[in-house]
Amino acid sequence: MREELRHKPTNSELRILRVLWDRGPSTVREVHEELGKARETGYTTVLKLMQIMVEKGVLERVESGRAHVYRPIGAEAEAKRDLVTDFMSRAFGGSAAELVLHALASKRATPEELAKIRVMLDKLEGSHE
Amino acid sequence: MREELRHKPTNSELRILRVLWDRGPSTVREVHEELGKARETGYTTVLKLMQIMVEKGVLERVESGRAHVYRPIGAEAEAKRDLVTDFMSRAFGGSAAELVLHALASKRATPEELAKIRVMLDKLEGSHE
DNA sequence: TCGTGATTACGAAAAACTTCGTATATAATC
DNA sequence: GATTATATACGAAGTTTTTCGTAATCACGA
Repeated sequence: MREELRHKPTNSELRILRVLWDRGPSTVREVHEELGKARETGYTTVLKLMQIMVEKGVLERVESGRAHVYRPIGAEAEAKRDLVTDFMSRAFGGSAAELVLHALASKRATPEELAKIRVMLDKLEGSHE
Repeated sequence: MREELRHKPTNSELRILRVLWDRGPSTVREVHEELGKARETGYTTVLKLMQIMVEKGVLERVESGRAHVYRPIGAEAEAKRDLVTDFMSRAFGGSAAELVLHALASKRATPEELAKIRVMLDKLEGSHE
């Protein structure tokens, strides 16, 4: 039973986390480049954010050659679970069904996605009997 | 095909919206009382937020007797859909399946909830063939 | 009418988050 | 070893969000 107080990432932090989750451990320059595709941000802005995230214990940093390499400390799945828990509670009073309802309404989910979701459901319902 | 720029509520605004969605049109005092159950907030803080929300076009206000009555301008379902769309894109790159995966992992959904979700799925898959 | 309690109006401070300029350090190249 | 390119460190300003104190307003009962 886990108990630690976990950090809730801000929007900017989440952007950075997603890059690190996708690319694996990366330098500031790499993250900056990746972010630049979607959004103009100064290099030192990204650097500063990542430094703050280290202070907060969200990222850890390894000195590797001249540039530092950063990576998330916690597990991706757990962080995402926390994000959903928080969002589900803030927007839907904690109702998973309502969240899923609006998720399916919000985006024309592809048949493949629907199939995946059905598989998950089957597993969960199986474990309930 | 709708086109308007919609407002993305801040955390505080969302708290207030949820009270109005649950209770229907309410006065500041009523909202303040309701919020107080979960979280200590000054009365004028809530008032100010609701006034700002009126300025932004999120709420409308009807003068009814000495206290004003407020209510959300947009439809609840649409606002929630927007919230999910935004969250899904920020946290999961827009993948509904991933969102649902973590939603089901994040909370032991009850069999009733799972059943509801399955019904939704059936409807959506039906509409795809 | 006066006072009292409840409400709204307004302004501004406080807090949280984001951005970036400038200084400094380091290493590779010439 | 000087120059240049690339990084990090640090501080501070800018922006958005949240909070609340104080004043003005209004209705009602004494």
